[in-house]
Amino acid sequence: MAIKFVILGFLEAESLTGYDLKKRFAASETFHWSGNNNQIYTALVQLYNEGLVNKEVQDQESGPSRKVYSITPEGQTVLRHWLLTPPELPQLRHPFLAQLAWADGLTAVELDNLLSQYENEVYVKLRMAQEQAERDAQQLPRRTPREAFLWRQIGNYWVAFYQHELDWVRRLRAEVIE
Amino acid sequence: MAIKFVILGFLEAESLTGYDLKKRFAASETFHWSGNNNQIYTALVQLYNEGLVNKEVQDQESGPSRKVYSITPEGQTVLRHWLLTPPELPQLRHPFLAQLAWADGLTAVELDNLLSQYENEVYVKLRMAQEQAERDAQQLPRRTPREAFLWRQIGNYWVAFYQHELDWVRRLRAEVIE
DNA sequence: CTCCCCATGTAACACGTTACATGATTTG
DNA sequence: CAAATCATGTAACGTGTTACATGGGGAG
Repeated sequence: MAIKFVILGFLEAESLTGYDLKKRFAASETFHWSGNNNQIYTALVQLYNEGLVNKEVQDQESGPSRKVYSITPEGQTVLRHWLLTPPELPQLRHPFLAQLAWADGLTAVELDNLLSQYENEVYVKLRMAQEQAERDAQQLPRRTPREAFLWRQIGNYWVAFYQHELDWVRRLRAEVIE
Repeated sequence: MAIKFVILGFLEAESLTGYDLKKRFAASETFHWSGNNNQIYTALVQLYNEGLVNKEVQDQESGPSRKVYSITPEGQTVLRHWLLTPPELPQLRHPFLAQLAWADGLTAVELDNLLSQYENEVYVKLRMAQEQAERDAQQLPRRTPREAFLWRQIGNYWVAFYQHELDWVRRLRAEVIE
């Protein structure tokens, strides 16, 4: 489970609760686990059982007691080991391409409509990615300049991806009309 | 299950067996179900139960009897309906970005090594996508010129995607060294 | 003699999403 | 007064991957 390593990464910078992690995950597509309760909380239990994180329970007057997790030396070792692991290729799921593959069953107008809808959706996503990147850029100054650089590049990656997608669909739309 | 619609798409062009479909799926990332036995055979059973495909059983002297599936009029209606369905955004899983996010724990050499490995992997993938696109271009002349055009664009999409990825990592690698 | 192709299917597991469950405090 | 935030967790479901199981025929 890659999610475990990512949690260790977050915890190396600072101690966090499950809830904090949930927000971190939700904030970037890079950590695509969509702020998923289920996986985060069970991963934390497993990491704890494996001795890769410590848990500090803070009782509160109201609500469930907070559990603040921090990374252990073993956890740091495991994280470092993962960092040296051979990189995985990205996995792109593109159901719209599958739809296009059979779209010859549509009229010219229907097809243009479909492409236009897609173009709009991508445009919205691109804007969101741009705003996110700008927000991140404000918050940045991370631990080292190199780390800040890497995070900026990652943010830009998503902007570039959606920009590339937008260019692609616009070109396609223009050409299919002719 | 999107796989059902994709199967209907293949069957609209020609009648096929599960095994044939498996090969079709394996041939393109657009149909990302990786030539998956499990999902194809169960989807075919479901499509049959829903009356969207016909099944012609051909007994053979050796091996299991072939089952040739063809689309029914209801299947064609369902397929057409799916084609008009609002497009879905692509979903990109990029574990390497998560790895990079914490890569400040690595030395300059280790990081460059990691990026270099990734560059190579992407390069190989790009070449594969290019060869696939060329092979497809030969086979093409599909049912209509517009369909041939769409398939060419889909093939090019994958080439462009990996090219874009390669450019990104090369630029990153050059900049991180400075 | 081994490996690949044909051709069907099942089982187990891993991963991911959505919804359910609870309940106080703060913000609009 | 409603909604969001804080804070924990569980259950059900859907999707996707890998491995298992069988077995004949042909190519190298």
